[in-house]
Amino acid sequence: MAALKCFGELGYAHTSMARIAKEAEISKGLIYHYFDSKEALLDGIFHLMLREADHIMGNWNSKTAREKLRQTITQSILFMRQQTGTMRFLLSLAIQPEVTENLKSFFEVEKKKRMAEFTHLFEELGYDHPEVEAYYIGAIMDGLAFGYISLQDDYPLNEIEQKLLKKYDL
Amino acid sequence: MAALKCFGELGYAHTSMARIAKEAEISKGLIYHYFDSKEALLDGIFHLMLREADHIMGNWNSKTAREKLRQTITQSILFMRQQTGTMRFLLSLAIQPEVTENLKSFFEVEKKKRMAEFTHLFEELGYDHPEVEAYYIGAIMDGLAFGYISLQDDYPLNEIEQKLLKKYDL
Amino acid sequence: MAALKCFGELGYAHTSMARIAKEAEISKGLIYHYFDSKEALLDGIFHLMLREADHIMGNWNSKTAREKLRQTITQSILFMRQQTGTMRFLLSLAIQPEVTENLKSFFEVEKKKRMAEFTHLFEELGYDHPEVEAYYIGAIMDGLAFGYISLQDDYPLNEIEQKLLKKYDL
Amino acid sequence: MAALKCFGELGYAHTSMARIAKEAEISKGLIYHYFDSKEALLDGIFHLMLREADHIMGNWNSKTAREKLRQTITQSILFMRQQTGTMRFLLSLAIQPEVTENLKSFFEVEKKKRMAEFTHLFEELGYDHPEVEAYYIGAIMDGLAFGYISLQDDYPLNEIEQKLLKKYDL
DNA sequence: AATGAATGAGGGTTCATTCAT
DNA sequence: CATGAATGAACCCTCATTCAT
Repeated sequence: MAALKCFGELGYAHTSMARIAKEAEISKGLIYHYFDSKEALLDGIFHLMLREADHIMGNWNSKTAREKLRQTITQSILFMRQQTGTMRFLLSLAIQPEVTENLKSFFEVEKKKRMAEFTHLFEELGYDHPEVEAYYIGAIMDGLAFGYISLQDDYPLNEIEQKLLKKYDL
Repeated sequence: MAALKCFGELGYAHTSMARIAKEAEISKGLIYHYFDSKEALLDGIFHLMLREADHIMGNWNSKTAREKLRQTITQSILFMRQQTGTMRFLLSLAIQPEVTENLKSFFEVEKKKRMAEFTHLFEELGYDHPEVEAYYIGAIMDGLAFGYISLQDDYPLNEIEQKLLKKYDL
Repeated sequence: MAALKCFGELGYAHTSMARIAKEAEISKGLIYHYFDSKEALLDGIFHLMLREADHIMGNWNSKTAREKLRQTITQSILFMRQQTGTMRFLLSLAIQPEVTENLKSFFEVEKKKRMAEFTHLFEELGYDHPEVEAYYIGAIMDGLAFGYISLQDDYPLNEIEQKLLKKYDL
Repeated sequence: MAALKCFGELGYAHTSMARIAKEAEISKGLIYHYFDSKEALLDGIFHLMLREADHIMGNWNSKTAREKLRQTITQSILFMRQQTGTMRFLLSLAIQPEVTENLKSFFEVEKKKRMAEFTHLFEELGYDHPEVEAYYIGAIMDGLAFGYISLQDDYPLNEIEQKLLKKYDL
């Protein structure tokens, strides 16, 4: 559903079902054929995005840890650039208190899964405190997304990407 | 106004004026005596918080750049810990597209001011690319706040704080 | 159509066509193949029930007036017991103002027909004011149904049945 | 609230809040100042009517059982005549399955209270089975209301009233 | 004959905002 | 200053009905 666009642009609370229906060029009622409620629609979109995110990260098999780390960083930054709306949507979902409990736990699970992957990578790369390093780079990536969304073209995304790649010797 | 509490706990959209009035133990009408609209109230709270934030950062005069940097980092992390609700509110405001244009530009200005301060500090400390370094540490601090808000007690805030202080040799 | 069950359990207004279709294990569209509208469906069910009611009263030929009266009373009470849902449906239909004009006149006709039968019976039995007696026993039967539906097992249906049979010397 | 009128004329389900607001010449929103929901409004009206009904029955003190019984019968029939809409509303509420559980139990309680009063009267009057007699006359009164509502002017209300008074020797 | 996706009007409810008191 | 009754627009959702398949 491309009604993700609305949530991304206007925020969940400010997006009416009527607006979504109009954007999707269907009737309000039809949305309720596929989703039980506005919340269910949100859930649906969220899971759609999870699948997409997995897909974007591509095939990790038969790659070295360094390659994986590099790919994660560059792909994530590419995603920020190309899907800024989606990114904003994801971040705001993760923060907003008005979000479903259901969704909240999903976020936690996803976040921890991601941290586990990073930890594993840093273990392979021989870091001393792989878990802390994982949360550290996680924070950087989140903060990067956050800053880029806020300032857009004024944000030195390129320079920081280079700095990151250099820091991790990629 | 301690009606910030409501926004922090429930989110802007989910907080009704009636709720705020009840929490503040005044009438709805009185709020409109001081603020023209819900949006104006949001603006008011925001500026209140800016002043508070300035105050928290304390007196910077007669301190070395290292001390200032250290203070910025530790105070910020302390704030995350003690005012998690407020922090969440600030972050969500910064991200949510449903926010006033008025507020949006304020955020930009504040962010850039903060970046300018960091840049100045890193200049004094003799860094090669002080501006990039400023955005870099800015991203880390934002990402830290983001992660801590999401995972709360599961987040290794202490360890990362130590790592940061060590990294900048503070 | 066993979708009468839905009307009886949930009431006409609270029963959606989708619910009926599901209960009948057919599609919504098919209902509209047989009935022009929800209202027409109601009409259909109503007439179905009239035929059933006639059938339940069985063959009246070659019976004495006393036997007919006795049969009417006992069969009616049996019906209340066995088809409580249907009974409730009928009563609520008869009362609810939201019912079709069409149906309303049907009810009147049926009620008067029934009164005429009773009147005839009481004439045969030699009562002084057979018509008043007819409306009188009609009221009792209606009130009985009403009370039984309201209180169910707490209602002394048996005792009143006995009292009725004794009163009319049956 | 004279929005009882709407419920009485159209039925609960067929009466929209907008209709009620229009009838009462207030805004929809205002209704929600006084009642939490449509259901709460129904409850409110119901209790209002209970109080009125008690009031109509008037002062029972210092009257003989015969007088009380006579008053109950005549007053009830007077009420049917004068407040037909309200009476229909009450009856349909008592029957409709879509009515609140809350209200349902209230009905039961009221019904049983009324039965207890009748029982007590018949005890005083020396009847053999006062409780059965109570339910019996209860059924008659209900059935009377039912029939009168259905047929209105075609219903021999007067004649039955006389018959009742004679039967109980009042 | 049979399906169920699609529609759109309308229902109950919330809430920012106003205004008489 | 202060109140809260009153408004009305907008919101989420339901459902009778239609129609392409």
